[in-house]
Amino acid sequence: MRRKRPTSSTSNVRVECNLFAEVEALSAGADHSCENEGWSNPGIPRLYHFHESPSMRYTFAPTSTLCPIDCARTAGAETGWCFAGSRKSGFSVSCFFFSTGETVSLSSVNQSPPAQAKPHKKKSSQQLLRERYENGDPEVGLLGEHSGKKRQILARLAGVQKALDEAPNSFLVNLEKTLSLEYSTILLQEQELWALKSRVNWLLNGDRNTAFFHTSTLVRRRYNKIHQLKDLMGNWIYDFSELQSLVQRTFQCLYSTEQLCSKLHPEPFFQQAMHVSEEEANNLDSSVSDQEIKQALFSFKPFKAPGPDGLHAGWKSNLLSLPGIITLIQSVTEAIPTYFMQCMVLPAKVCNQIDRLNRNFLWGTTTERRKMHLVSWAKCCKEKSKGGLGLKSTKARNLAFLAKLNWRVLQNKDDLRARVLIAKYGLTNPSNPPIRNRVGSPNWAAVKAGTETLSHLFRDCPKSIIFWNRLQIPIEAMSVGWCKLNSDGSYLGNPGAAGSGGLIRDCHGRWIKGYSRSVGRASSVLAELWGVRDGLQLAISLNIDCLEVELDAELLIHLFFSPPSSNHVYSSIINDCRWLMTQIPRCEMHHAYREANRVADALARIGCFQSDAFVLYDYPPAQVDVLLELDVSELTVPRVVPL
DNA sequence: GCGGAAAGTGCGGTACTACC
DNA sequence: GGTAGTACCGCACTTTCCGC
Repeated sequence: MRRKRPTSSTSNVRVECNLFAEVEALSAGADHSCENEGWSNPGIPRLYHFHESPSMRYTFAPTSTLCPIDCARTAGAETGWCFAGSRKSGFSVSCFFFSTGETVSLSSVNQSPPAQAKPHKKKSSQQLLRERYENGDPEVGLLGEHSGKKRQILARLAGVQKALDEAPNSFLVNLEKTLSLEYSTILLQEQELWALKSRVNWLLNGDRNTAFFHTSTLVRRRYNKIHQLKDLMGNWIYDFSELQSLVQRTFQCLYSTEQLCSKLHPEPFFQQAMHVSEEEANNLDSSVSDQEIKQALFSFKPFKAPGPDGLHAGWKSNLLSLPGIITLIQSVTEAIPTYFMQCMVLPAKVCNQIDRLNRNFLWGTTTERRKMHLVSWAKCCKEKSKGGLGLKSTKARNLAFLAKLNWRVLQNKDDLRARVLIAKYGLTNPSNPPIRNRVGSPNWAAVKAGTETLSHLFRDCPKSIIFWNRLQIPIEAMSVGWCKLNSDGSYLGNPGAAGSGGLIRDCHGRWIKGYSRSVGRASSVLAELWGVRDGLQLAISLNIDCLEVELDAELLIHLFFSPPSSNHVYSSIINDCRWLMTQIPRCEMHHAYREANRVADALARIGCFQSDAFVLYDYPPAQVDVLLELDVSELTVPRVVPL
């Protein structure tokens, strides 16, 4: 790369980065042009908008109003960067940086006058750019001149829309979309340009706000420009040359001295040097304490060192939204002690300190400044559906984990941990206290704490009492004159040895008749159907006019109320049951929970093991006697729900 | 100044440990 | 096994702080 020496009158090299990247070089002197710096190499003109180079944009944004523009990037040619300052309608190139490390200031570069053009009439770079752009070369980007291009796009858009009104077609529609997209891109580029120039924090003003950025830039430039200075005598200096000399004199006085004498015999070095005290010397080889590490960490300024994500701690603490703070609490301070919570009882002091950290972070309280906590921590720890924030109290989480640990020990007594604890401390079951009431290991203390939580959860808590009461299955009373048929099927394997059974009771719950049948090897559905059929036949033989049939199999209810189908594998017995129901004047069929149908279930289980095909009971058998009395005496039955 | 919440303080009780 | 010391905990009350 050739580099020309600057001459005295070469300060007006300007590159108007308008639509055609017109280069205007108005300098006199030796033969020099941008072409000589590599611009005229084949395929050179590739101009990038500055925003296509984020690294350069961020590199230069905080320190310069100049925009880096990749002016030449070709294989085998030097990569050049020019920095363009704002002009009335474009950019003004100030200097070039090349990959070879050289820097060329265009203010000091000669440009050959047109009269001294080279004899081979080589095309200038701007001519090459213009030709390639006009030929639609996508490699040729545009620099600056957003306003000119905006006007052009808007004019084209107006023309296209006018044509669409007169004669719409698909080409115009697509063209309008393309132009609209291009216009949006220009707006974005313009906004980024002025955001870059205005040096304001675009993270805080990230909206499309070109006018604001533009105004900020102009105001800042006007504010930073020095128009006048006051000299040592207090006189204001306005002239530019006088200002230059004043600044020069000031700095000369600042970094020079008129004192010519100096001390010939300075103090010995050891007297001037700083001394290390004996205590400091002893501490030099001591290990770093946790307190020192904490002090060093907490001494970081909030906006000093950004984290791995590029954001400062101060930004997070000040600008995080409430959901962000909550998420951070849940993912950090609530998650860290989870492991210890699962195997030991955290001291109340530790729990309180963790909660204090969380609520202070939530409301913004720091060591330097206390902030008001608008809502109590207890309310914050409520569920979101109940008006809380969904946060969790550390103590409550600890107890919940320990209850889980206790439950595992009780359920998996063959587990090594359970066997060790039971052998050492004599744990029998959750309702009985341990044989040896001793403190024991931390693990044992955790199990004990979990026992208390389980007892509270499943027995003592008022909410748990309500919960269990809701699970009570009421034995519904029957209307006067109605009889109830409870039928059920039982099987030993599906299919396997199956049996069915049932009973008929009057409106007071008193026993009328019962039955059980050995169905043989059958499925559970077939056993259930046999039970219903036998019950209906028994009711007809007893001349019962009002019968309520209760089954605990919802599938059978669905089969009975489905449209008749001859293709179903159980269609014959289902149709038989339907016909039997028609023989009873008033017959209804309902679903009942298994707990409310336990007497029929017991009779069906008898049917699985009996040798006779069908057994009719005038009196309740001994196996169901107790269950029958419970049904008569109690109004509710606890329901077994798998957890 | 008021209201609300956290933090601090004091007291009593309990559980555990070390020691004799 | 008894005793002293210590740590922990819960409770009640007061103080502090902050926004309005």
